[in-house]
Amino acid sequence: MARPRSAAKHDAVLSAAIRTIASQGTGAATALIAKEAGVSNGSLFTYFETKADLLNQLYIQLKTEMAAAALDGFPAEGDLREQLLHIWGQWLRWATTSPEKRRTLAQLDVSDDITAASHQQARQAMADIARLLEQCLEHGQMHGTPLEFMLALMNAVADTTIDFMLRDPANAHKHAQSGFKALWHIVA
Amino acid sequence: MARPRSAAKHDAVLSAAIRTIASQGTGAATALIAKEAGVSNGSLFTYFETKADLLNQLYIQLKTEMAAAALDGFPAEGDLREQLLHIWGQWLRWATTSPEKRRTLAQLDVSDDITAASHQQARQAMADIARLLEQCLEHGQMHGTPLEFMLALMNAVADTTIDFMLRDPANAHKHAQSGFKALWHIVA
Amino acid sequence: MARPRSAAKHDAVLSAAIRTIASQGTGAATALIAKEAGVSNGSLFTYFETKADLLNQLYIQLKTEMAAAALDGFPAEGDLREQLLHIWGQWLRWATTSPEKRRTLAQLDVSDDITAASHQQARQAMADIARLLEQCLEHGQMHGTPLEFMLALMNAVADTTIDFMLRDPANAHKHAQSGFKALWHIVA
Amino acid sequence: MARPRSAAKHDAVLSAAIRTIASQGTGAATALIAKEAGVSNGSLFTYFETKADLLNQLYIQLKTEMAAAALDGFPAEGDLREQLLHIWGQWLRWATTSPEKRRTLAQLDVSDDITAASHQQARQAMADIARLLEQCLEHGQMHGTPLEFMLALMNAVADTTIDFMLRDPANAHKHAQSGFKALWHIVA
DNA sequence: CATGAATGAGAATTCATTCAT
DNA sequence: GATGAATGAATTCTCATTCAT
Repeated sequence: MARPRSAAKHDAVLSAAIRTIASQGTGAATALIAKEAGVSNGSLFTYFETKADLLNQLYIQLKTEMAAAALDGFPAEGDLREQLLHIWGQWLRWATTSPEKRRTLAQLDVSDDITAASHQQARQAMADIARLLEQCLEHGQMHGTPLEFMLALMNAVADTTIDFMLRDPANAHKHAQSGFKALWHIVA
Repeated sequence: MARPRSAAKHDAVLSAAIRTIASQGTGAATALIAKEAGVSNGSLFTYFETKADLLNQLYIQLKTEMAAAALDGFPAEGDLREQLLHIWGQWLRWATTSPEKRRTLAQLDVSDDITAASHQQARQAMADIARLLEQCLEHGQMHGTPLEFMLALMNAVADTTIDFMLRDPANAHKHAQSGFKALWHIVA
Repeated sequence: MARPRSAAKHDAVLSAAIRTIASQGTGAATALIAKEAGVSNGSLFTYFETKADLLNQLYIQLKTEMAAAALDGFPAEGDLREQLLHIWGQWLRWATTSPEKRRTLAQLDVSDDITAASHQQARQAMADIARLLEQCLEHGQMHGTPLEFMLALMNAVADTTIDFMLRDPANAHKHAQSGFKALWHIVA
Repeated sequence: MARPRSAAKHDAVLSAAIRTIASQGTGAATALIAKEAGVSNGSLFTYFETKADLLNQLYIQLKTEMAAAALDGFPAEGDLREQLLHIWGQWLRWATTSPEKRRTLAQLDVSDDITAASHQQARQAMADIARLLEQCLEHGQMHGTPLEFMLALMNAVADTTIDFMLRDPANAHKHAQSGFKALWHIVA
C-alpha cells in the first residue's frame, strides 16, 4: 500500500487521536477522532487500515517522542548522576507539559490493541536511555539485574512521580526530587 | 420468604468477570460475563445495578483480597526488614498465583468506570501495609516524603516485578529478589 | 380463579397505577406500580393476570367513577338545561379535582391494551348520562343524530374544556362556562 | 462528493413509521420501522438522531399535511359557511382517505415524546384555519371565547366525527353532515 | 398467598468498516 | 483520493411474567 498523499492529514489524525483518547480512552470512536482532525471518517481509513493500526502507530510515535524529549540537550560531558538527572528532568518536563500525550500513552500501554511488536519497538526507542542506565548500574548495588527489568523499574518510578506531579502541582518540584532520589537509590 | 439472593451467584458473576476481563479487558460484554457465570444476562443486573457497579465492586474486592493476602501470616515479632519481606513475598505469591485477578486489577486500575470513592476505598485496604511502610521510612533516606507517594512507588515496583515474574517464570525467584532489593534501597 | 383474598391490595395496586401511569404513561413498569402500592411485583400478578388486565380494570373503574361523580346529586326535579348543567359541573369538578385520574384515563383511552369489550363497558357506565342527553336532543336541532355520536361529541367537548381548565386554572370558571355554552348549542 | 443523503430514504422511513405506528403505537420498535422502510436499523439513525426526533418530525409533517389538505382548493370567494364547510369536507376526506396517517397522528398527539415546540409548530400549521374560524366567531354566539379554545373544540369535533366515519363507513356521509352541523352550531 | 429472584426476549443506540459517488 | 451514507452486529439495560422458597 503506497504511502498516503498527505502527511499533514496523517499527523492531524494522530494529533486528534491524542486529544480524543486522552479524554475518552481508547474506546473513543474513530468518527470522533476524524472529526476532531478535520477529516471525514472514511478518510481516516485511508491513512490507517484499522483502528488498531492507528492505535499502534500512535503508541510508537508517543513513546519515541517521549524518549527523544528525555534525551534532548543530553550533556555528553557530565558524570552519570548529572546525566541521569538531566534525562529525568526532561522526561518529567515532557510529561507534565503534555499531559494529554502522557495520559494517552498510559491508556495505550494497557490496551489489548497494542501488539507485542509495538511494545518491542517502544522498547527500542528507549535504547539510549537504557544504555545510560546500564552504565549507572555497572558499579551499583543492583549490578547483575537484567537491564530490561531495571528499565521497567525506571519507567514505573517515573510514571508514579508524574502522577503525583500532575495530581498535586503545587508540590511538583518536590515530587520530582523525591522521585529522582528513589531512582538513584535503586540504580546507584 | 422468597428465594433469597444467592451469595454464590453474586460471587460466580464476580469470578466470571475476573476471567472475562482478564482476557478481554473492561470492554467485555456483560452478556458474556453472565453466560460465563452460568446466569442469565438479566440476573447479572439483579446483583449489580450497572456494569460500572460490577466493575467497582470487583475492583474493591480484588484490592482488598490482595492486601489481605499480602498480610497473611504477618510476623508481628520480626524486624522491619523481615516484615516487609514477608509482605513482599505474600504479595508476589498472590499475584503470580492468580494472574487473572492481577491482570483484571490492572485493567480496572486505569478504567474510567472506577470512581474516586472506590479508589479511596482501595487505598484504605492497603492501610496496614502503609503503616509498615511508614515505619520503614522513619529512619530511612526518603524520610519526609509523603507516605502516599511512597506507597504508590511500592505499588509500582511490585507491579513491575510481577510483570517480569509472569513474563519470565524461569527466573521468577530472581526477579522477586531484585524487586525487593530495589524496594529496600528506596525505603530504608 | 377465585376472588383474591385482599380487596385492599387489589385497590392499592389500582390506586398506585393511577399515580404511576399519570406521570409515566401506560409504559410504566409493573414493578414500579407494585412498589408504589406497597406490594411485591409477584403479587401484582395474583391480582391481575396480566398488565393488560390491570389496565382494562383500571379503565373501567375510572370511567365508572367519572360517570358516578357526574351524576352525584342529580336534580331529578330540574329542567333539562339545569340537569345537564349539573352533570357538566360535576364532571368538570371531578376531572379538575382528580387530575391524575383524568390524565390516566386519557392515556388509557388511546392505549392499544384496552379491549373493545372494555370500551363497550365504559360506554355502559355512561348510560344514565346518555339518557339525559337523549332527552335534550329530542326537540333540538340535532334530533335524529345517533345518540352514540352525540355522546362522543359531548365527551370530546368536555375533554377539551378540562384540558383548558387544567392548563389555565386562572380562567377555569370561564372555560367551564364556554364549554357548556358550546355543548348546549349542539344539543338543544 | 460522497453519496448524498437520500430524500427518498428519509421519506421511506417516515412513511414506514406511519404504517408501523398506526398498527403498533408509538412503542413500535425502530428496527421494525427501518425494516419496513427497506433500510438498515443503523441507517434510520443517520436520518433521525433519535426515535423521539423521528416522532417529532413525523408529527409536524402529518399536522402540516393535514392542514394543507384541509385548505386545498379553498374558495376565496364564498361566504363563511361555505368556506368552513369546504375545509370540513377536505379535512374529513384527508382523514378518511389516510386512516393510517390519522391514527398515527392521534397516537403522536398524546405521546410524551412530542415536545412543546412541536406542538407549537403544529398549531402554526393550523393558523389559516384558525383565521377562518376567527371570522366565523366574530358575530357568533361564542364571541369572546379564546380562539385557541375554539380551535381545540373544532379539532375535537372533527376527530369525533372522523372516528364515527371510519367506524361506520356506511353512514360516513351522514356523520360528516352531523359533525358539521354541530360545529356550525358552536361557531356561528 | 406473599415474595422477589430468575429469565430472556427485546429496546434504542453506537461504531468500525465498506463502498457509492 | 475524499467524502459521508450504509451496514448490521454488538452493547447495556429493561420488563412482563414465572416460579422456588
